[in-house]
Amino acid sequence: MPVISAERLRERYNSILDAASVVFAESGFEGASTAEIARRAGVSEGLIYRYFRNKRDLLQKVLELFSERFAEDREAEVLAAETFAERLHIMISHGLHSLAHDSGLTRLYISEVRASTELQTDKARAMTRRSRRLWSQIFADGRAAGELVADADEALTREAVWGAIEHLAWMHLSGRMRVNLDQTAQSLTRVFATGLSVGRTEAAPP
Amino acid sequence: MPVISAERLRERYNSILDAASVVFAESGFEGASTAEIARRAGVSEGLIYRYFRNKRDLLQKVLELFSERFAEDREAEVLAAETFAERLHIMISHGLHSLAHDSGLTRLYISEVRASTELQTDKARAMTRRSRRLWSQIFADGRAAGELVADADEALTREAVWGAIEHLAWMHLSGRMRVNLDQTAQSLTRVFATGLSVGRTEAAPP
Amino acid sequence: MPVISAERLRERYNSILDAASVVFAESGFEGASTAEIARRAGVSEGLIYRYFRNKRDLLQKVLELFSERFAEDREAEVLAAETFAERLHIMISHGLHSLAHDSGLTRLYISEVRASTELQTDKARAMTRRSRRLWSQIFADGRAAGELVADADEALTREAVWGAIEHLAWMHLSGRMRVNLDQTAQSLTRVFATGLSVGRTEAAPP
Amino acid sequence: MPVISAERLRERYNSILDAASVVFAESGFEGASTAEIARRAGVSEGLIYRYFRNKRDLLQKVLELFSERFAEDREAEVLAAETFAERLHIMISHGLHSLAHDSGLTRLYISEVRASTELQTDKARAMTRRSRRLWSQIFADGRAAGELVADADEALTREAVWGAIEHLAWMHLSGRMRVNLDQTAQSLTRVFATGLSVGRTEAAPP
DNA sequence: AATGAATGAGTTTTCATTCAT
DNA sequence: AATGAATGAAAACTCATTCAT
Repeated sequence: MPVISAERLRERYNSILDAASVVFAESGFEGASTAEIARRAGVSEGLIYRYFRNKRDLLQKVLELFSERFAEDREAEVLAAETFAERLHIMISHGLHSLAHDSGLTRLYISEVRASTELQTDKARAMTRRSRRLWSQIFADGRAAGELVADADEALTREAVWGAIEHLAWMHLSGRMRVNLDQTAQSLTRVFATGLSVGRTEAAPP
Repeated sequence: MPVISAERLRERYNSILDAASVVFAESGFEGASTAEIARRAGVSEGLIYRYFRNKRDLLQKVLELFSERFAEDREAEVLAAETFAERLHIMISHGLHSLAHDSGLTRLYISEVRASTELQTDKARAMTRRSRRLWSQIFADGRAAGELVADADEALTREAVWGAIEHLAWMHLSGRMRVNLDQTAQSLTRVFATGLSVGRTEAAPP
Repeated sequence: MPVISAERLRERYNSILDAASVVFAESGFEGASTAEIARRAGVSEGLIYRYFRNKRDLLQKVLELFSERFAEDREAEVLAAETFAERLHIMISHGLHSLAHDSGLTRLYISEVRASTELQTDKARAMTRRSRRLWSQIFADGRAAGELVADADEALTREAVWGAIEHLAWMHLSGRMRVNLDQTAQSLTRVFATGLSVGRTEAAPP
Repeated sequence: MPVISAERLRERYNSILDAASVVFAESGFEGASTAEIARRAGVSEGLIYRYFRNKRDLLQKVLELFSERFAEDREAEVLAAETFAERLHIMISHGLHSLAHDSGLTRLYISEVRASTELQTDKARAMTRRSRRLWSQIFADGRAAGELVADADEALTREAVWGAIEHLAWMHLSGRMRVNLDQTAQSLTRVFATGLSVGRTEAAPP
């Protein structure tokens, strides 16, 4: 028999999480203070520690949320497309737009997640697994349709594409390069799709 | 009549720089403490401030050294190669090996340099310019030789390649993916080289 | 529902302020350490910074309190007196006693407030203005009553009297001179009152 | 048999003392750094400690020099004057001008000497004694000439005059009051001289 | 005699976390 | 359940002083 309703509990939790998202995005992990997060969430500093183990745990949850939002809906759209190139285009375009959309959290993600392995939570790992499964599907279908060369490397492609997207989004966000997202997605797709489909194909046609 | 020899002075400087490299690499900039750096360098904390203006300056010098080591010698080797694909291969291979070689500093570089623009010193900017010039040369020669499609985008390629390399190196270092560096360099080169050369070519042959 | 009562809050504030008064008085601003102040106040060092913005703010508050105590009640008493000499006597006597009463703070006031202009807060300036207005009143009335010579200089008198008081109080406090405060006030008053009233008078009587 | 000539020794000593004067005057005692003093004196930091026990000793010597310069020559001039009023005028005028002349050291003197008793060196005490003797002479002669009232208090006058001068000089230097030094000296002299001479005189005339 | 590299104690200030209320 | 006052352990940086050269 909880003293406050589950509803209210959820609300509190979310308001802290949201406030933390904003503050972390603005100031980074070290730069953010729990006092500021509490202020923005409209709760006391002490309450944060009833909902989250500590500041680092709060960061983890913020990043998990970010990852989730990132992955959302992508699958259905990807699988609806027919050719390998189209699917790749959706993956790239989606990635670029998602990262570019939430600059603060992308920066946070880049500087914090990469830097430490502690942030690899179960949930984060589950997200990764799901993403990999999607890539596997895309590759399997591509191979079956004869759209890929024999030595197309799934893991390499997956990570290379992600690295390219991430870096380009970062260049865009940091203002160091003017990036037209749609055009960039198209060009990048063309390069990878062509690069992966031209040459010795998987199953030699008779 | 100097109190200690220039030799010994240089030694001290380097021992602090080396210790900082290690500690920064381990804990990141914010996470590293000057006390720890001093301890590892075997000097007093105060001495750090005789050789470096402040902690940030120390970071800067560490990263400059890293960048310098990275850029070293690449040019001559690249320009000695003849085809676009060969040159691209050198760029990629060199990048992968360099980053993979110094795990801690690569992480530091990724999380710190990207995150802030203050670290863009003159020296760093000069390095970037030089690198871009090399890429321009590679593209110009490739175009002249008809090795590139009409719409091959230099900036996009440059950053996409770098992003891919960086991320792959990172996956390798963090142990999250087993990466054979040489093979990866070859595969990645093949994808990009093919992707950039197949399709409408620059100058249509008669 | 406040965590501690307003009473207790006030108490803490005052205990820090009091401790600071003592420590500043003993060692001056630079010589005082926040650690020592915290120790004497029986609180943690961090708590000081919840009640005061920083060390300098603490000094300011200490000096404001001192100034306030100094100015208190003087006006009514002064204006109740009738002759210029009587009023001057009250000003001098009050000043000497006030300064002599709180040795440490007088020293602090002399060495810190005088030395810097940053300590001239709004409150301090208001106090100065009020004091000057009182002097103006005393002079205006004295002139009207024909008690002052034509060239009696208000600003000069005000500052000379203050300088004399301050220095005498200081000699007394530092033990370098044995000063009977009441007798000194009388003598000083006599010198100034006579000096300002004898000679060409303001309005020549018929 | 000294390794360097006494001449050179003296020179070094003075150059350090002069540099310290300037730096202390500019930045106060705590604000001044021995490094800066050494730099300005054109010597190494270590050398300071061969000529002076420590930083505080250096301050002491600087202030002694200041006091000496202050007292210099005054006596002859004072004793050459004939009346009490003239002599008082010289004391006041000399004091005002001297203090106003060297703003930095005056500020240093005010904030440091008053604040601590450690700075009362033998030399400083000797200077005080000499000054007091001069005042005694002035008073004795004034009394003998019937220029002073019976209860004219020597110590009180001496300190009151000094306090007034010091404060006025300070108001002048700090820019908080526009002070015409000559005119101020005259007015102040008139007030004190009149105040001390009018009333019951020492020896009642028949 | 002179140097200046090196020290290390000391400074103010911040802030995640705890716990009495 | 919620508060926010209180803590105390850091942190980066400074500088008078020493001492090997």
